[in-house]
Amino acid sequence: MASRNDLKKQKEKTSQALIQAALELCANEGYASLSLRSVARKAGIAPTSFYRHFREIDEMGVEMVAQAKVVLDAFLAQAQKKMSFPAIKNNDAPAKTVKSIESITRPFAETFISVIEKNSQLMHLFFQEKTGSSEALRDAIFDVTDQLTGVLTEELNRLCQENKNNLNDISLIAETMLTIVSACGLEMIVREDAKPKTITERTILKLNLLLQGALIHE
Amino acid sequence: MASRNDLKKQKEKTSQALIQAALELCANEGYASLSLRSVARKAGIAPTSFYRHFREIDEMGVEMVAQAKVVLDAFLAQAQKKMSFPAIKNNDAPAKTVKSIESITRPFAETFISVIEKNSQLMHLFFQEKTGSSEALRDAIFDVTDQLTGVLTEELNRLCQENKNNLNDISLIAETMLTIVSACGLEMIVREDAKPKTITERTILKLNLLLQGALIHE
DNA sequence: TGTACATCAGTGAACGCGCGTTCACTGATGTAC
DNA sequence: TGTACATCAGTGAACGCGCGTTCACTGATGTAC
Repeated sequence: MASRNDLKKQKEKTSQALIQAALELCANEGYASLSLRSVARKAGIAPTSFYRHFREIDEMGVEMVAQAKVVLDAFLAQAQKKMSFPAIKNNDAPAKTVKSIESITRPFAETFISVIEKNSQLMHLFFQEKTGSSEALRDAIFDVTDQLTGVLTEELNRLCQENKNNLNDISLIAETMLTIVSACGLEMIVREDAKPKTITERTILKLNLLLQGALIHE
Repeated sequence: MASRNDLKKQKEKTSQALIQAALELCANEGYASLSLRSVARKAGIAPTSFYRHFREIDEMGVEMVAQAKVVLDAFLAQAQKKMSFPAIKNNDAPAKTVKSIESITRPFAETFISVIEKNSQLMHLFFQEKTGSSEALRDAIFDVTDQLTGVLTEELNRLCQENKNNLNDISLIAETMLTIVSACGLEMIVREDAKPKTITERTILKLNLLLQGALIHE
């Protein structure tokens, strides 16, 4: 017995099929080359039916960004569970300092890379179209990026306070951490010869340098 | 009296007009939305004449990347003239260390931002299409990026040796420096509300953190 | 319970448009003799 | 010097195609009475 709710769910399912079709096309042709007809065709509906779900392609694009936001929020939540920042003393050996810093950077990078691998199409769209040609998408992506940077900044602050470590310019660090991992993530998606393991380790090294540079020795 | 040379120059002029037209269209619509006809129209020639210069759009794209390489090589050459790395002693005050590091990062970032401002369309193309949908362009851009990273790595090595400073992971640093400035550059191009001065200073701070982290105190 | 009406996701025909590509052509210039 | 031929950047007509969008329609389901 179908109800109004069932109908809504059916419509939602078709919308999601459109988005999934769009993601697969994006992976090959890029967002800018999407056409309403190709998306509808891939999703198995008539071109005109597209309008029952979105007024135009960009409206679907913005919805895709919203779904990327969900994935990225989950990424940060998952990373937060694993990150720690053991107390660093002024006379600690460099190796010990690095180890403490890597308690942040390794979970951060590894969680991120794993999220990239599981959601490569969505993440590619997100980080690629940040500077793409659709203003609507750019704006949506910048908003989400700002929020992510904010959350990461808070988390870094919390980690510092927890064990009385000190870092300089925390919001700048958060921004740069995201820049570094997204650059590495994009490289991994786009280069078919990329080895995830190598890229992950190189990413961690880069993040380590950044945090070491920000560490204030009292 | 026209010569064979004059003819070649005339052809070259038209090719450059096509590229210029393509860059202007890219700035609005993005590389993926370029069409042979729109480029020819903007350049003021018949659509069919396009084929006298390039076999397809991507062949022109690759030529555009080659021109970006010229600009970026010039950028590094210019930055090299201005960068220095005064000797850092183990017991130097942090402020003095930062000042020495900033003798690298400030000329580097300021030169880069100035190049971005003067060649925004070419640089946008270069850094945007690094992960774009055309494999030909991606490959060309990755080649150039690798070369740039190599040159910057050598230069950092030279700067270190000059005054007996020590940096860890120099090639990783070179790579990350380029990641950071290109991310900032793209943001500057794409955000109409961006203030070049603010972005430059933030970029320098980010680069400083990175180099501080790589500095080996003996 | 039955009947009349409302809602709404999905459809198929039709439109005008810009696209990439082909083709045979033009006309300016250079080259051979 | 003059003449015949070669080269080649640029042209305009024509093609078939996929595009976004409109429109009136269908048919399944929910709602009112």
